[in-house]
Amino acid sequence: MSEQSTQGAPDGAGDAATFDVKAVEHKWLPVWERLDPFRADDASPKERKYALTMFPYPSGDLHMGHAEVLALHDVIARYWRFRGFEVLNPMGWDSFGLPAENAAIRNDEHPSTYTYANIETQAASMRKYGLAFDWSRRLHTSDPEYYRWTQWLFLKFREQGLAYRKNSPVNWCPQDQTVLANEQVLADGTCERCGAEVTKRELTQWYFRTTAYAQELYDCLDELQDTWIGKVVNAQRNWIGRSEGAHVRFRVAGRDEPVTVYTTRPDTLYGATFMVVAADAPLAAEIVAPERREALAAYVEEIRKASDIDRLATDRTKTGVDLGVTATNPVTGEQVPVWASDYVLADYGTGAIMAVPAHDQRDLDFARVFGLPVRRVVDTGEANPEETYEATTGNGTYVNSGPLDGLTDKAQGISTIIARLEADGTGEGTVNFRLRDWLLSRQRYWGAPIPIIHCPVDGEVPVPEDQLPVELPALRGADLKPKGTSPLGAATDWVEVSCPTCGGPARRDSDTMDTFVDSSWYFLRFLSPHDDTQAFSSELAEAWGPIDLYIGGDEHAVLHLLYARFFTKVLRDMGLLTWQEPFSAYLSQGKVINAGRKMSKSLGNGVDLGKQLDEFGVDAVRLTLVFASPPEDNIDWADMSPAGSLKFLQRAWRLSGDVTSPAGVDVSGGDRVLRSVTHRTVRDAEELVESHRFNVMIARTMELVNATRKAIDSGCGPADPAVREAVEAVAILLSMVTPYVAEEMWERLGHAPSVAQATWPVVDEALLVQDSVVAVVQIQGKVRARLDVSPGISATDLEALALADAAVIAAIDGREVRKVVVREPKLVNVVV
RNA sequence: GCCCCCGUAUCCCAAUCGGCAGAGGAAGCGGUCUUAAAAACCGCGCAGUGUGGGUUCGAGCCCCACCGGGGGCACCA
Repeated sequence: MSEQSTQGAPDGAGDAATFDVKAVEHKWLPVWERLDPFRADDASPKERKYALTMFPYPSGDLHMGHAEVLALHDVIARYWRFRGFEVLNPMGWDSFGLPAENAAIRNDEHPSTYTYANIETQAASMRKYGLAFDWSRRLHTSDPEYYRWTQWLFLKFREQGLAYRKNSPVNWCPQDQTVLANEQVLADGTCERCGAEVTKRELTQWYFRTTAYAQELYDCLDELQDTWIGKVVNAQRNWIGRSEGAHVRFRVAGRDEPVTVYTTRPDTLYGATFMVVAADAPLAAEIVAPERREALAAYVEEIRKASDIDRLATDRTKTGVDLGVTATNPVTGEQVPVWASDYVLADYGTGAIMAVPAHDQRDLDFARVFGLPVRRVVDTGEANPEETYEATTGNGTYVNSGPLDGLTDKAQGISTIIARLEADGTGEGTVNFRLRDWLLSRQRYWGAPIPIIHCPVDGEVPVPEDQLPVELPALRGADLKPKGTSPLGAATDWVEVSCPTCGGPARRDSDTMDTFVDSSWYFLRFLSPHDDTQAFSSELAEAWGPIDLYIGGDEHAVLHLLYARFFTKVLRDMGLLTWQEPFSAYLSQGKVINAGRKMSKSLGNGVDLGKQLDEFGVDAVRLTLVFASPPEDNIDWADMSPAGSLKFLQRAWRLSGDVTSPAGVDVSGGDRVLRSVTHRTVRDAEELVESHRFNVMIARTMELVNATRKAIDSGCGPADPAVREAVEAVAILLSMVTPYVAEEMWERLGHAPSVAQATWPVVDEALLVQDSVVAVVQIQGKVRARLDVSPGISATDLEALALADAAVIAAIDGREVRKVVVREPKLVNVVV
């Protein structure tokens, strides 16, 4: 399109038919920078809104996905400003992370070279993209001024007992040579970042105690149900995995402490014919009979070798080993054998289960392999599991179950048994979660160092706060090569320090923090990004927060969004925040795909944002992305028409040259029909933006453009003040999506820049009232007549009018009228 | 296996409370302009809402079952 635009028109006006996309972009950027209309005033007396979109990782330049989320986000930020709010709308970079480190190794340089070069590239692209950010609040998580406070927060969490170290089997990515959090391992057992098959290693690592907040993180999802997109709430529910059940204690011969199992079916306790403990849990080694110790060790060795992929195959034959001890079923008093197997997970529940083979398929499969007894205690009317090898899990009549015999209600069975266990002191009802603690250490360089010093005398010693930040040592290139331990460990001068407590020789913790730690609190740092006295201001958080609308991608449905929620709750309990939740509303944007497939280098179907911008201009690309579909749907670029968007923008722009009435003209006497359309459009736009239906808002704006065109060419004519009113409304509505064209229109309409500072049109309710409306008359639900009636018509008048209509009488055709449903003023339905 | 979401015209998508299935766009077709084409402008709506039941005066919308697509969880006891 650019080759068709008029060259040599530096004012951006072009000829009479089209405006010059490129010239307009060059013309307005410096003006906007001078006016800087989007700076947020902390002292403003206005009501406030905090608009936030997920800050990017600086990998190369912006791509189509960024372009979409930024365009969507800009609509709401600009809208709130128009509606009189003081808007906080900051942007920054999530700039620690692996790609920079890998690039540094490749190019023998420091990760900051890649990182900060990309940040500048992206910042320049965002500038050109015309976004309503307050750039004075820009931050980068890799700046020492930022990660100083990330480290400070880590120390505070540790003081609360919410950051701790433990030895445990952890997820290990052999490609990235670092451990991963549970959330970073995909369902198929591969690394979320690089796709390599994740293995297990036994390591001592730092964790955040997210499980301490599992219940609250789960419960608060109810409050987010209506303002967060449903699938994300659902994903978090599934991830936290709340379940209700009971702890039941089994006495084990020769051991003082009973073994506690977790079960969701305590009502089947009478059918528990054996027990299984996780083979790799310490408990197994503890209770195993001496003569079975070797067998257990061999089994554990065997399962260690199996990959997660193998372990996840659910149709695999069960394996296990008899521990040679028995446990006492607390209700039957029976002695049942105790086995160890890898089908019981060490880190879920108590790492031990009671096996009820008749009513649990996994237990039944195990019982079959090892010839263990099956006892049915719920008769569901289905065939006996002992014969069919199909466990029955439904409701039924309890049998062989002592006090439960004859009961038919599962809930009652469960509560009866729990009451009995509690009375006996052998168990109690409990709630269990699937959520694990958050593994936060990483054996990589480009992250915030963990501010702990390990002293042979004093143990873990926190770095004194006045010594923060613990800055990264200057390593580059080959020094950073992953070797399974942190590259920081090899920086001798950096690692070897004296203990802050005793002064003796000690070593710094050489791991860095997961970059999700950095992004778990950045929305708080935006409140005062240059404050060097505190991480964030509680007063400003109170004034601005929580975030009114957060927009981002589904890939963070359980990662970042869950971690940020956890941080918020911890900070609240520390008295630093009053927020219950960080994000009052959350909207996820779909992906931009191409020709039905995800864009990727290997498919060669990538769409380059820069090329699209060059060809169609910023406005047309933004318009295309916002107009394409509801925000959360995927956009297939192959189905889109940026050329069509540009065509529309030219049409809209042309209107601004046709207006002949002067700026500030009294519009009250203008053409009523057009004025009604304008005011109706503005009112609809308000509702549509507030409900995030931006695509429909644009459709309405297109309608207004069409109506205005018609009014100029074959209606009231260009001089009518209603035309000016309509075109000004178009400019203001469009400025939320296509700021360059809107600014150009605003100037041509005789106004000083910027349109962003224009006053939102005040809707005249009187113009929304229509003189007459069309009422439809249905016979048996089929439309038979249309009547022009007053909007205020009464039900009786409308019914009388309808029944007197000739077409209606003909349609009734003499049949008996049994009922007339009237919904004035729009509808009458006659039942015959 | 369990839990969510979505199926409307050739395509992308609209349709506040259950009330005329079509707002907007793309593509297509016809026309004006043009030597011609493109652009621009004007005009044209073709499906009865995935399928089958049900509720209702009336269902795209509510209920049930199924089919198709997408997502989350999953040896989680």
